[in-house]
Amino acid sequence: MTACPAASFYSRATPTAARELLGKKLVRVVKRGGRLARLAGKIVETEAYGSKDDRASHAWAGQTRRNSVMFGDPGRAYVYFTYGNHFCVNVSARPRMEAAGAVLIRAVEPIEGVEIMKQFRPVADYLSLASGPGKLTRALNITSLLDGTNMTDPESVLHIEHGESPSQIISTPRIGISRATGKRWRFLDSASSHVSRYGQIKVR
DNA sequence: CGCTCGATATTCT
DNA sequence: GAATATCGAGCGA
Repeated sequence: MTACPAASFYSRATPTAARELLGKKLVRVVKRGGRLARLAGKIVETEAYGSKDDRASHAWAGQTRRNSVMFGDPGRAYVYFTYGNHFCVNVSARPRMEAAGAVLIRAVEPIEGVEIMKQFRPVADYLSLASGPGKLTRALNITSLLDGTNMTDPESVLHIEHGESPSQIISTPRIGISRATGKRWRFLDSASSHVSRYGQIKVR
């Protein structure tokens, strides 16, 4: 078993990939004072996005410059800028080449390099360090420069490594969207502090 | 606590 | 011009 799930892992229906990504590690390698440092977090919350079947997906209306990674090789980073303030990071995934899609990584629990993450995103409480899609990209210094990065390659400065799957998974409707709200394509590790801390899952 | 609102790039209508 | 896969500050209870 290699360090990273291979492209075949992402060549599946996006809700399946989203579910399976829980418990895996999101790894970011940064330069700090001339040295390489590893930042890593356990993925505890994801959302699946499809293609023409999914009105809420960026891929729904077809390919644009922004979403082109969703139409390319599975297992690549799709990073986009939203609300004029935040980046969000996804992994491209889809069951067939003619489809498109991605899995949004919504929250991670810091595992390695916590002190460096705090430099990127100063916050007192480590639980809130990366407990949201905009928060984790800041804590891990993920920007659109990393759009298209191969997440299946352990040499990439941004990649995903194997981890232990959670024993229990919760699914809910997706957050922050107004279309296709009926799909329960948001997945959470029910054991994560992120979930237990907020008790009831708030759904908009 | 919970609610409202500003920030403000990119895409869509 | 409007909406958006968000966050945190500010306010009132």
